[in-house]
Amino acid sequence: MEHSDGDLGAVVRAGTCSSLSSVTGSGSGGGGGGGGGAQSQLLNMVEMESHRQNMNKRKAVDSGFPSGSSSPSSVLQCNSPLLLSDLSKSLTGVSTTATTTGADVEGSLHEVCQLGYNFNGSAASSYYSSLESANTAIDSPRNPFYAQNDRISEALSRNLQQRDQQQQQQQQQQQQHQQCLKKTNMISELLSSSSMNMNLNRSRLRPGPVSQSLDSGRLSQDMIKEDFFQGGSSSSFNHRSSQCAADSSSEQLSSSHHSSPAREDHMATLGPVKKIEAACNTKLEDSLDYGSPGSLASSKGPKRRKNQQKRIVCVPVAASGRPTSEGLPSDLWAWRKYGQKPIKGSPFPRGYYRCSSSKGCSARKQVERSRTEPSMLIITYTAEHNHPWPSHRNALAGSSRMSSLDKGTLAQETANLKAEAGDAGEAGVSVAESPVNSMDHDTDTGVMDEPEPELELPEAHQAPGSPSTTTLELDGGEAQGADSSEPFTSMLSSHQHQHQHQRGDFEVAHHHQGNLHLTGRSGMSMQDDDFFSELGELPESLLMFGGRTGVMEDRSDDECGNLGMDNVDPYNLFCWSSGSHLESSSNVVM
DNA sequence: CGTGTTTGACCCGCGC
DNA sequence: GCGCGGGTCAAACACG
Ligand SMILES: [Zn+2]
Repeated sequence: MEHSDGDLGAVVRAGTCSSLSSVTGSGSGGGGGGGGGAQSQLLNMVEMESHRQNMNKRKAVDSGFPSGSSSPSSVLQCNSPLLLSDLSKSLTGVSTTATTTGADVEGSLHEVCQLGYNFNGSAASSYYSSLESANTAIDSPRNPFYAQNDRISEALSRNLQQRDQQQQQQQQQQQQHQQCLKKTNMISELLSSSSMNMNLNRSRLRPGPVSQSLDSGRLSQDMIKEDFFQGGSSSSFNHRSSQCAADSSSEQLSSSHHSSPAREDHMATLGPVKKIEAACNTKLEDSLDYGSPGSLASSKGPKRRKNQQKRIVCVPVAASGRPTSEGLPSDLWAWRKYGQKPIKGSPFPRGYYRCSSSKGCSARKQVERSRTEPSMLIITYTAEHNHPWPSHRNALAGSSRMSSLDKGTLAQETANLKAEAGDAGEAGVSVAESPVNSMDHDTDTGVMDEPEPELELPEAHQAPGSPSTTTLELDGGEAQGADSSEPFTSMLSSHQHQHQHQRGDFEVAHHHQGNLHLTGRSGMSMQDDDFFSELGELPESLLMFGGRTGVMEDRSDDECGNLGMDNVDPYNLFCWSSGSHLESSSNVVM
């Protein structure tokens, strides 16, 4: 009865903003994945060449003998059947083994001669003479033939070696590609969460001390970018995580509030697998299971349902007064809503989304408001994408629910996608190394709302204009999660000087996208405005957490639960297996 | 027409 | 076995 995900034809595109009730993430895209085509082609060529040379070799052997009876086998056939069979066999061996090396031919021939000498019969001499003639017949073309044969053998061995090497390389690259897919997925989510975090950061920024926060934010952004593009140590992706029981339900949430400007870069640099891969944590590779397309639907395992690997993320909901706003970016993935259900114990319904980028993709997510923090969205990701990024965004259709802004962004993005389409798989290296360029033409879709299970959200939660208590500090939380094995601060210091450079790039890059209007941040520079404008969210518009107002306390994030940490890996993308963020991490996915 | 959302029905796992 | 709750399906609908 159940059917696979394949039946869904939906594809998404960029940010869909939906009405009150629903929201969809956007998919941004980048390059489709194809890899390996060139390689297989090359391999085929090699194989064909080998084959061709083999054929030539055989030809040379066959033609090496003078036509007619001069052929060894034909000569021998005229005589003793007994010995002949042996001789014939040996000679046949000669001709066949000749395809390998001239030396073999010679050896086989010598064998034949020995047989002839040992034959005690009246026909011995004739046999011998016949063998001699055969031998001479073979000898005559011998030099050129052997020489050629040697060359061929050499070439063949080389080809074989090359083929082996290429096969190995191909395997490696396939593995890398797989890993790249994983990382890409993670990156996209991380980046999207980062954008959301940027919004949060904006919300708490204020003249004066603000700049510091901003800087720290930038630094961390740069760090991520750097790590991605320069293959930072895996440890750099360890994140501070915090467990928090935001709800009475004891859900473990991971907060995200880290921003990264590199999202577009990543989109554009899907190809450079190695770079991204290098930056990934091995832990992740071990724990993540990507190649499980359809693990959910196709293998409708009843058991699967509960054992599904999940990742829970807590993000703030944007926008008071405009539920639909283009405030928070969701993932870069395209999600299609397939269901919504009221959840017992929660006034808010839960929305169910599935990936619409790929028919075979089993990635899903559930979005619901936190019971205790209506301004927070709890997003639960299930299964992983089995594809890179949406290779193309079909259709703006159904975009009716998008805001006009998003639509515009989308169109632009689509165009950009076309531009960079195709080479995502391979040629991306240069792009990766020059983030600025890629940013230049890549308009981020980033601004879309997280699907927001509608309704019932009491207006009380929305406090337009009031200071947000959300304190998502990038550097926040000294001593937070137990798993902050690698000190964020150390990372900072080690990369600091580089950040300065990239920071500049980042800012410049974002000027191109700053079509969103920003409001009142007196202390900020134009650059800062543009910087944040990408996110399109106003600080003032953020919802209040728990209805608190007017408390600009950084520490409040601690109170908010998991809000204040996890700077580097807000979505816990790099520590999938870490129990801290998993509700049911019974690694399933098969 | 293609795409996405809405929504009631259905399926499944689990606890009793 | 039954009921509950959560997750999914799929028809109907909306939209450009
Ligand atoms: Zn997907």
